[in-house]
Amino acid sequence: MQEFCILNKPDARFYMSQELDRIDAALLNAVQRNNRLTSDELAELVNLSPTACHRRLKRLRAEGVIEADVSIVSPKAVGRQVTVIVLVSLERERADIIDRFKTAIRNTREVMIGYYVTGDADFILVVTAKDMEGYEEFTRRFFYENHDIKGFKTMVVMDRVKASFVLPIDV
Amino acid sequence: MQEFCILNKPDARFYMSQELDRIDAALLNAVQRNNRLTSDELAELVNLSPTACHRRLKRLRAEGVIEADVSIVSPKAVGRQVTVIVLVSLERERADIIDRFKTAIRNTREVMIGYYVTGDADFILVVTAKDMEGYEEFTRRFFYENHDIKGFKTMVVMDRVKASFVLPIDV
DNA sequence: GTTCAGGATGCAAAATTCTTGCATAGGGGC
DNA sequence: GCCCCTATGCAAGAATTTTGCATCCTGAAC
Repeated sequence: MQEFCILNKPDARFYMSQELDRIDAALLNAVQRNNRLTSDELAELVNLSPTACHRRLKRLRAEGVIEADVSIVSPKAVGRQVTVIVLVSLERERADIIDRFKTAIRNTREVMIGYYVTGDADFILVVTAKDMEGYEEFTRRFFYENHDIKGFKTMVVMDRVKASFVLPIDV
Repeated sequence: MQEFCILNKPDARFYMSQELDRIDAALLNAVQRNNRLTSDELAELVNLSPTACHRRLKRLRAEGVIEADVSIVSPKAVGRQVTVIVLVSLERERADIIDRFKTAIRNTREVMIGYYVTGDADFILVVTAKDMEGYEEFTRRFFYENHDIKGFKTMVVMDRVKASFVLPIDV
């Protein structure tokens, strides 16, 4: 475990210093699937009092282990019929260009997910649109008018087989 | 609008038949960012009573517009230091092979997101692992031992620039 | 235009859940 | 062994959710 800390970036150590025990793990596992469970329900799950559960979750939120609490909205239900994956390549891998594109990702509502990656592309985006026309309009605005971008490839999502942020939590 | 419904799958019509108004949209926009807001807070946001807000959210959950309520856990905080994007190509695009792989995606904890797509690959996966060794072990188990898979490409995520399921909701 | 039915709303009360204060127990360090 | 710190449970108070009821508004039918 100590060796593990040495091999990783210093900021990773921040997280590992807050030890999660089995009860934290069970709570996280529960709320990452359903965060509307009451403290009573969680208490039964982990064999603590409701108060202790509440306090642990409070701590986990304060420490940033729980980053957010959100409702997941159905894209189709709000008219976003089209989800696409876009592989983006930049003209040059310069820090200012990369940072500029990161900012563009964060400021663009249609981009739901954006990862900066190694490999075949520089960035991977998950973009939603009303329809393919909407997506085309988006590409014009977001890609063609941005001279930092060398190219991009689109893959249309036909089935959201599994769409969640649920992580395996082992302690 | 009627033409739009004809051009889409029948099940899409289910959603469009439940009209969202501006207040629904504002509520959805608020809870998709923070679903721990109280009815009082939401009421101020949309100028209804707390009870009306509560009832609308109850309706939106019952109708499946809100698909889930979850806590987002920090991958690094729970020891998942590595996130990778994997493009997967299958040997053949036969329905039984595709369905088999979809099931595998759903049954595999390391796979956080899995989309069935057109284009350069058949599936795109977002996979988390403890470290690169963990990912390698996963590839052996999940890809090399699966004869349905022709190949896969890995891209390592260096920065989660934007990781959410927040959608633009326009009414 | 009128009427009626259904749905949405707000208010108030009841029920439930969350939050806080206090006492206690357990574990670790010296 | 002692002391300190942290986590826990219980009980009470505060906050929030849920429910029942009355009212209003809108749309459809005549």
